[in-house]
Amino acid sequence: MMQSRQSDALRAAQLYYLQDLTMDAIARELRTSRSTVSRLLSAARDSGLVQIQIRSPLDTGPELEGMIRAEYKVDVHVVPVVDTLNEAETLDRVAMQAARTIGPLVDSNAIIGVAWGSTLSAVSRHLTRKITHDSVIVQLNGAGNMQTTGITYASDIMRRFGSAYGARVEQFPVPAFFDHAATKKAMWNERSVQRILELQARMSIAIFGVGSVDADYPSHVYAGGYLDEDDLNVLANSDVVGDVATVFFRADGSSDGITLNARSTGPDLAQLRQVRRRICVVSGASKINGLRGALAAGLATDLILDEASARRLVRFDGLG
Amino acid sequence: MMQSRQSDALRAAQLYYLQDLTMDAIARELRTSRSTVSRLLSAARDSGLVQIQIRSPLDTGPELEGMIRAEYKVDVHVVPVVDTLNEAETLDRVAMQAARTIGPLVDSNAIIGVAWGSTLSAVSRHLTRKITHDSVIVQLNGAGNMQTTGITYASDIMRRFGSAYGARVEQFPVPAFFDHAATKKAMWNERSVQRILELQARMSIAIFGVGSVDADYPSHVYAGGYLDEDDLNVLANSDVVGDVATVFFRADGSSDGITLNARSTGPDLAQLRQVRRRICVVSGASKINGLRGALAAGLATDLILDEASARRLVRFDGLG
DNA sequence: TTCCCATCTGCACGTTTGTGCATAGTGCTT
DNA sequence: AAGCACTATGCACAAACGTGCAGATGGGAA
Repeated sequence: MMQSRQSDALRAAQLYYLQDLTMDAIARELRTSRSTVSRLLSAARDSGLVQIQIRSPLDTGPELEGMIRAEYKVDVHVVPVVDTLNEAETLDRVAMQAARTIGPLVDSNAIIGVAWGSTLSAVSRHLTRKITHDSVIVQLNGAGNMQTTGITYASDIMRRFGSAYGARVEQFPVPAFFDHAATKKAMWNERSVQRILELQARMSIAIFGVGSVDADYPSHVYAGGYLDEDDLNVLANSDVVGDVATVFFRADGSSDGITLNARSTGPDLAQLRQVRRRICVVSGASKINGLRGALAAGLATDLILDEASARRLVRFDGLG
Repeated sequence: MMQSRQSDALRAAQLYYLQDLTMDAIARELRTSRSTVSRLLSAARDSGLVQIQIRSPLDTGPELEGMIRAEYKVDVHVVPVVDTLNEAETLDRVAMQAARTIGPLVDSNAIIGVAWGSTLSAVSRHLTRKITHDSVIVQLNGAGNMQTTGITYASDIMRRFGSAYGARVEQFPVPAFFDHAATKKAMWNERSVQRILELQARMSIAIFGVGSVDADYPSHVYAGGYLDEDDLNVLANSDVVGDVATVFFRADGSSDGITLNARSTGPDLAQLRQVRRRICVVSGASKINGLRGALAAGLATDLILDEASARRLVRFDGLG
């Protein structure tokens, strides 16, 4: 009997979305009450049975998207926001739309790399369910730091992704940054770590935000006790503009010779670029410099960002 | 300024479907009235900007779909209908759901073969718009007969497909059946005809119904004056069970030695089977024998049919 | 300029939909 | 068999939505 609920939901969804019946009519057809139908439909929606997708007409699309798409060769989704919204509300909206945009891209047998940070945390809260088979969520970079193991925060994000897509979750239990490059080297030879690295090498989708060194509200990485005073000084005095998954880069997208990267735990940029679908989510105009670097480095195939950032991205285009 | 309507619609759609705002809130954001937003959204829906799709969970799906899928190796969509509906209402529902199921499958650069008949006519009336580039709609078989040229009826169907998908329409201006096989042979060497045949050979999608010889309400082909008395007698006394696009076949799916086929204008079965996606739409339980033959012949990759027919299809499975 | 036609807009109303709450059902434990 | 915890259901109300209509708006043609 419990079984029939799922199939009722399917039936209701067909009648409602594909045949334009009213809930009332559907209720009579299923011999139940209208309110039950309402609930069946919302269950159908957030169990991923019903997929709603918006395909912006690539040609006639809003000029903003067109310009960014042309300039950086990424598939861009600009999230409309009003400027009365504060930082947190904007993030929430971007995250919601990002989550729903990602949904349709996820498929069975996918290996999905997920970074962590405030952006990804927000996205993870808005994921819509979609049942897949044999998918894996793999953590892109370590989360431990000097104060905590960072486990709960990062693993909450991972867990949400896992349960939304019915996927196995593979955590990456190392610190965000090693204190000594040698330790990283040693760990990278451990078989437990190699298992994760191999998964990462086979990723079909990667999802990440960007950190920007000069952001008004600095990213977790710069503020959360992951780096010590010396490291921060080195960063401030170099020409590094931002990071993706703890790996730093300059405005022109280059990353060679940045010593800190020898201690960070995310996939190096060349490896990241191998991933077929690389989704970058950005909210907040102060991340603009980091974002420019990431785009210059060709790290993203898909970019989801708020309207204000999109404007800044095209406006001051030449400058740093 | 006219331009802004399209982009308002996109924006409204994002806010409504991806961010769950109410129309009221969207109206304030766009500085317009709620009713305008309601209209923008419905414009967005039926211009194909918003795509709603239902993915039945292949495993846990209703047993009926599962059984058919397993038995005939087709991707099946059972359209739920109540048994109080009459033939015409059922057709309408099946057609609406078929139209919306087809939508997401159509892509740019597609060559779409379309048959004609009461089923396809109904489907064509319910198509939802979707803008594609360089797609072509090509007519699968001729439509002329003894009384009329059949042009308007068939071409209305074609035109609707064309305008729904923004595609070029290629008609096939020959009779449904030639009187003499020799005439067909001659025509098939004409360059104007060969142009169509070449398009058909490159189809990426074919959409058709089935005719069933013993249907209660006979298909157009059997009733519309396309065949003469003698032809119908021959059919009745042979073991032919039905046709797809004027090409006849037997219950086991074979079609060799059916002389009428030398005079019919649709693609032969072997050629049809080359098409990547072959969508068969069936409404009305009396077409069941024709449908069995078509499935036995492996003509469809996707089957959309009403629930009652689906039941009959699995129930009496062994019999003819 | 003036007029006209076609389209867009907001209002008001009726319809459709979401949801808190009390109740009924279901399965599991003791 | 009774009790319990949990979930599903229907009702009633409030919120959200669609649409006919009348007035506004805009872009030609005379």
